[in-house]
Amino acid sequence: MEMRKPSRGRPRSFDEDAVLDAVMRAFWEHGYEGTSVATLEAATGLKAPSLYGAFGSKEVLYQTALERYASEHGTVLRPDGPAREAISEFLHEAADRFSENGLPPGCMVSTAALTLGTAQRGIATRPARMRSESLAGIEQRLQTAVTDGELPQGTDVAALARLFGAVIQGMSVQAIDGATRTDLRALATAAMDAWPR
Amino acid sequence: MEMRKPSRGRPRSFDEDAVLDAVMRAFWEHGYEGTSVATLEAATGLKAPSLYGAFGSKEVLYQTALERYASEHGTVLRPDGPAREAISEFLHEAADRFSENGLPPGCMVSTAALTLGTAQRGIATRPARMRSESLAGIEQRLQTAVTDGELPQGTDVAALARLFGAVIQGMSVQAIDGATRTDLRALATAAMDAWPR
DNA sequence: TCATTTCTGTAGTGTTCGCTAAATAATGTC
DNA sequence: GACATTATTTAGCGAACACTACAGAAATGA
Repeated sequence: MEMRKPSRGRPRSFDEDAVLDAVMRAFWEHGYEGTSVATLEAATGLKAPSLYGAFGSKEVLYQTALERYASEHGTVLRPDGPAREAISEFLHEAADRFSENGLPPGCMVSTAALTLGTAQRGIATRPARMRSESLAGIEQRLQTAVTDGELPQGTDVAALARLFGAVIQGMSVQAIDGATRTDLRALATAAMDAWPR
Repeated sequence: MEMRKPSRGRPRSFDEDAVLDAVMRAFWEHGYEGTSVATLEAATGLKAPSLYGAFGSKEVLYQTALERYASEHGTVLRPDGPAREAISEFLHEAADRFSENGLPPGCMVSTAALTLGTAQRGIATRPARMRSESLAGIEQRLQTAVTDGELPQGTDVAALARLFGAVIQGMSVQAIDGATRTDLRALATAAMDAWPR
């Protein structure tokens, strides 16, 4: 992270962190194309020049908000303990987060930038990479479980990882469609029945 | 369906069905907000007044294209035979369709209009209803399977239906991210292991 | 005090958005 | 051929888009 050393000049009249949080929620709920700069002005209480002075452009504002989402609202796979419990916790925690009160429903990464105009195609690469890395993380965890003997040899870990990733992505869609926390947790529980025996 | 009885006046210079197909593909790939009328002009070869004369507005054009997608590219649950086979075929057919060559990847309904600006929120109601009806269809099929004794009493059919719906929705996301047909079919196969025993 | 630096608000920039009025072209009917 | 009807083309509408030049405001350093 780069340090800012203003000390001179007029100080910021806003808390950059709080502003970024409001921006994140706006993009989370309405997506990149669905969020206009006017929307961001309304959400933050700032005028466009302040936003641009602090962040640069709508695109870097989006990417910054996306990183903030990942670090503050992302669900991570616990690296220790049995893989089965880790995956189960992972799914159930996602169910909780996707239906958390006071936040937009669903996952900002799972359903980010799936359909964009050709002019903004570059926006989608970072969210797509995040999804890809999430999938890779799950697969690696499962592969370790095979190595450790927790999962049988010959388990199709790539397919299983894709399945749990798809469950996350589908839960995000259903959360947006109004599924409750109870609905999503039951979904997660049902998904765990796909664990190999 | 209303009948058109032109017979007078200048005839259409285009095949309405082919134009609607091009429109559907554009919306399918780029979504509602990502597809501008200029995009539709380029995709169809028509000028805006012809599009508006034939269909009315961008919004009804989208809804019409969505209905066309559902009827021509939608996957339906086979109503006869064992529920388990029906669901398995359903998932595998979706895997095939979402990765079909010559068509946009993913499902136009699963990932439609998840994030929109507040001004266009009305666009999302029809796709959301389609997803809801799809979920209800799966659940009813599973409920019948319980009644018939194919599934054990006490099966959480709602959760199981949500799970298979989530698998579809997740496959759509992963297809957009570049998953191959083989990837998706393996995912579908892994999902079927969640079938109660 | 005064100059310098930085931020904020006003008021735009040019571009693209969805959409359409008006003129022209192509058909059927008389 | 004249006329009514419908389709296409040209040209452009007002609004919203992302973004910014500029002037004034608020801080520090000399």
